[in-house]
Amino acid sequence: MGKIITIDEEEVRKWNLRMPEEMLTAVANRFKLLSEPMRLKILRTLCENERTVQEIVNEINASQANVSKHLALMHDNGIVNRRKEGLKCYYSIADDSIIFACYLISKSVVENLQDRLSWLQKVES
Amino acid sequence: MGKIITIDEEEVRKWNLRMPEEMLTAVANRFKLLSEPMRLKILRTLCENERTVQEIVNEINASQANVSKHLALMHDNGIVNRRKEGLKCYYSIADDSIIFACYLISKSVVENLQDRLSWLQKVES
DNA sequence: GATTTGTATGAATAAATAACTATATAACCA
DNA sequence: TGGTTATATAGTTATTTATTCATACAAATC
Repeated sequence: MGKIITIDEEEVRKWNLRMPEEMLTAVANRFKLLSEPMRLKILRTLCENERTVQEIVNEINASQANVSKHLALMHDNGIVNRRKEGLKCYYSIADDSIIFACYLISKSVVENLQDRLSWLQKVES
Repeated sequence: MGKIITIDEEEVRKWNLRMPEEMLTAVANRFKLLSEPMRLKILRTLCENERTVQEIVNEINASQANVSKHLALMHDNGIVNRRKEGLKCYYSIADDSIIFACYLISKSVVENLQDRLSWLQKVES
């Protein structure tokens, strides 16, 4: 049973307008974490289930050092959890809001593309 | 009357897992736009209403050149609209999903802080 | 203890970019 | 035409950071 989140446009507008300076930089930092394709790739693998570093490395075709660094960064910023079990280290998503944000943004990217496409088709016909 | 958006967790998970490579980089680029405090500051002023460049400059205490560049970048990427009227140039938010994303992320940042605070209080007592 | 395996980290490099200064463009007005 | 105002844009600098290579650490196994 998936949790369902509802967002009210009015509330959003008011909330954003009142956002203090320090909060803005904190939010910007969060977005910066999500602004790297490699990190999104990593997070995508974690969407399904927790993963070890090696599993991620195998799935996304990147170097172990790089994946490890990205994971460390995300862990330091509290968006992934770390669980050690012997030699292996399992990472998982700690903050679902990040997944929602990815969803929202990707939806809007798709819409944007569709708009441009339909505009193109109008022009061509 | 504010539009209300609903998000189903299951759908989000599936959507993200299926996201193709190019979409990931597109989404990352969007997030990069939101990863600069100055741009969030600018977007916050636009939350209320459309604004001219000068109005924004006055509100957020930044140089005209810098604000103009940020606006140009955001316009090129389709997240703000531009409307010229004589000498003045009015900008407005073109993509509401960005505002929603800011809201989601800032909420989670607050929660995160609250968690750490309550943890601190437990440790101290 | 030595070796192997999984993960983290330090140093170096290359690329991206935010901000600044100065200047250009473009619309309006006298 | 000349001048003023609003905005945009080059060129430059300084900073950040993703990646790679090499190595360190740490837990398990022999």
